[in-house]
Amino acid sequence: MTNIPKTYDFKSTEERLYNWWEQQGYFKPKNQPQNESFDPNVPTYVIAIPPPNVTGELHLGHAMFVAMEDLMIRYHRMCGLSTLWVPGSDHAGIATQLQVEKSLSAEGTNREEIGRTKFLERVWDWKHEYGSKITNQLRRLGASCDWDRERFTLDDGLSIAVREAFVRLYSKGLIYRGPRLINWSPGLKTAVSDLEVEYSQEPGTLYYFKYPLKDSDEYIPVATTRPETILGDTAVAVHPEDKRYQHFVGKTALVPIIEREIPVIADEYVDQDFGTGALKITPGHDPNDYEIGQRHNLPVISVLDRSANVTEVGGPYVGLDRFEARKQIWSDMNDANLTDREEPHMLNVPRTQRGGEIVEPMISTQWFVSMQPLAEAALKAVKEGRIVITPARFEKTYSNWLENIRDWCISRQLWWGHRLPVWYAPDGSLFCAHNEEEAYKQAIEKLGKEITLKQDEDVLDTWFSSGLWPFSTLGWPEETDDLKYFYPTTMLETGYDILFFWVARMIMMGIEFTGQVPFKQVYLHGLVRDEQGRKMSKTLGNVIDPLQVMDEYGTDALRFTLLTGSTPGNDMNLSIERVKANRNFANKIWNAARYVIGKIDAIPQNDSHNELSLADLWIIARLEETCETCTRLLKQHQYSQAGTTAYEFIWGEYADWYIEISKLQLADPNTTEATLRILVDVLDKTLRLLHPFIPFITEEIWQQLKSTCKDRFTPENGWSEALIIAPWPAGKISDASDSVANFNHLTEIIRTIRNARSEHGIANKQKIGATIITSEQSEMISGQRHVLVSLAKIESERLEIKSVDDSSVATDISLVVGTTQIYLDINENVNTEAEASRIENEIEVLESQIERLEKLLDSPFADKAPKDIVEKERHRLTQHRVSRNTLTKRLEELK
RNA sequence: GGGCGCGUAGCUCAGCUGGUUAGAGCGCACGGUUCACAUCCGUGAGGCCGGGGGUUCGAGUCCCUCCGCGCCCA
Repeated sequence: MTNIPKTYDFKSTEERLYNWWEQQGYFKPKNQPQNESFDPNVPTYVIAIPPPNVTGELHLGHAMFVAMEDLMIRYHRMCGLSTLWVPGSDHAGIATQLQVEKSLSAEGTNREEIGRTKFLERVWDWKHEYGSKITNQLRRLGASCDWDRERFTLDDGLSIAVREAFVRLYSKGLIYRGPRLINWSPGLKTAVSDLEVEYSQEPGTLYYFKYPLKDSDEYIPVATTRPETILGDTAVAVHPEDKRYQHFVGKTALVPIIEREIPVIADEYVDQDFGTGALKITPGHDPNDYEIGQRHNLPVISVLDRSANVTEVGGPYVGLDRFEARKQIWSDMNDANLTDREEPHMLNVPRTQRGGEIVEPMISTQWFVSMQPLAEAALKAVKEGRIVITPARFEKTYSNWLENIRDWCISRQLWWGHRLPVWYAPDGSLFCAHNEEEAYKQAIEKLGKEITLKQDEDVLDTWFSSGLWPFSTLGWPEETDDLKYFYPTTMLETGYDILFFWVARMIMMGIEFTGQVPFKQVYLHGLVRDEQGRKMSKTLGNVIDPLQVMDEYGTDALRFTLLTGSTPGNDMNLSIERVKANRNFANKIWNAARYVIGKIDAIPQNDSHNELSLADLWIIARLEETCETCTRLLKQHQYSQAGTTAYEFIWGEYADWYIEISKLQLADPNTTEATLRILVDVLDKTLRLLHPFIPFITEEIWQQLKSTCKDRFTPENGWSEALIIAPWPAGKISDASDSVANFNHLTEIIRTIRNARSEHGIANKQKIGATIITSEQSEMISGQRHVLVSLAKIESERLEIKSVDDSSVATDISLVVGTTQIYLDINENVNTEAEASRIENEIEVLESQIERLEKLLDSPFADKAPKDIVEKERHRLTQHRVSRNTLTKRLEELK
């Protein structure tokens, strides 16, 4: 009857449709400054994509944000807003540099050997070769971004933005340079920011030893987790109120082995209960010690160098690696009788986020951003509701972080990135400028002579450029038309794990540089974990590759799973079983459509104008309600609920009930045209609802539906060119609640009969007789004879519908649904005893319900609860009583 | 140490501003080969909603507390 295949073949669909959408220009904003008909008053919906690492590989985190953002974008596009999703990628300083270094090392060389210029050429080559990989993978997920506006954090425009931002902050005094205790990565040989350090609990040792005092036989017992840093000690600290050690304060101690003199000081920071209660202070290699050192004006000694090897101040230990030095010193101290004991101890080990090696806190001259002034404005923006974060609890996390913010170390000793726009003269004076030319101009002005400037070797933290992303991608610092129209953006959607790294910094920088918040809403999704809730990792081997999932089950199935399986801000455990179920869902829609399209083809048009049936009225009302509910949920960012609502509607109501009933209505020429129209209309609108979730299959079906319907059935505003740009069905609160209630009663009767059939093992094709007695609903049910006959498998001639219980009926099985009585004649000898006991059970259940409700309605509930709630319960009680009475009577007849 | 989240059916999870008989998918059991779909249809079993206390006419939902798991910050 039709050439539509029985199963949905996503493989032949996805790429074709994506290319078509893109070629048709549907991904571009319908209203944009470049258009002749541009209208600056058309409302916008704009998202700047979280730029993936340019040389990265697609993982489920990407799949998640694409699914979420594409959903948001497609929904708002259909709502008629001028919608823009700006794509792009991030140069990812450390990650990318490491990849290229790895390939260099495979060639037997390294970056130092080939030099900075050559190295950068190599990275660019790498970027050109692999850079499009990730964006193509985003396309595969269906991302409807405007690719003409794609940006890269290191492209010319964004580099200008970065320099502009740096110069502005510098001239405002918000960027400074100086020696500070920073987090040093000895392997990567670069500073990293506080955020890039992760702490892990690891078993280690607490070393107890004796700190000798000068000109004395006494010593202070001290405990440390890092004996190698003893070499850099510049004080021993005790608590001012510690009776044990008070008398030592002011005396001089001698650093073990190297015997340098250091003071014994008192500081409240010291925890009297930890270790021995006395603390060695190494300001050069510990953040807390550094602070104590500042308070007491202690000298800072760097005992470890850039490779974390002991420096010359380390006397006999020069050149030893930090862990080697630890062993050596401890052993030497042991020989010198300065050790006491070792205890196992849980350490809080700082490791780099990238690479995982142990971070070495050390003094280094770096560049910093003063965060406090920026943070204040960012805090205010959220407190005042100019930016709304979903879920709301993250507003607290956000505020807490900003209120305790520390300065941001932005310089990195890498080559791949934005080089600092800072030049040095031979005399050491420094010029911050947009470019070299400007720097020279400044230099000549200040120094009054020709000199040679040298640009700072460092590059900026990648997150510095990411922080400008929402406006730099639109052309900032130029006042471009795009910037004027599309900025501020609307929504920033990303994982909660980069709330500080990225979101907070964008807000700070957005307000600072544009005077406006960079986006009005923030939506944070959770992390995707494996089925058992474990983080996916290569070492665990539990990584699910989204590409493989898409290959096997289709993009729509993956998207729908991610979208309906997660709640805002909470992690989700992805199970392949669920993806499979959603693949089945896609197939279900496919076949429902296949049915509808096949029927339109098969049934010639006629001009019948029948009144709508109960099922018709019901499905129309339910459609409207579903549209209304989905829309409301989407507005409230309850994306999962919205998707589930549409899912349940199309499968549980449209396919399970309406399509089944439509088969009857289509058999009658008088009702074919109206039924087909409704089949089309409901399918059309449901496809629209589902399009943002599962764009491929919905578009594919919709196009087929459209071409089958042509002029025979057209939606309210005609067929759009494509579903992706078809108007969103907003829906309305139904005014057909009677139809819905009646239909529900009907389905309840059918279900009850099916249940009885199943329990009595009546074969599917075996038709039965039935008598239905209903006073209230007799007209309605009489009108639905054909539905009952068909869906409950009743023999038409043996179905009797009566409005009064005038005589006892011959029956095998007695059932009640509310006030409706159902008697089945199943042509078999039913065990009377069994039937009696079934009815007794039924009565028992009813009795307990009646008792419960009587008690409830007799309680303060009756006058304290809202009237409609009470009424509902009262009605329920009445129904139960009727049911009980009916069954009791029947039971008597049986006996 | 501070903050946050989670604990609901065998498994994975929904359940918005409290409304009184708690839902889905998978799994399980039983029955189904007619013209949309076995990636399906019908029916069913399965839950003192982590424990305890409180507020309320009413608590999975709000408050307190305890237990277990996880995350963030210091």
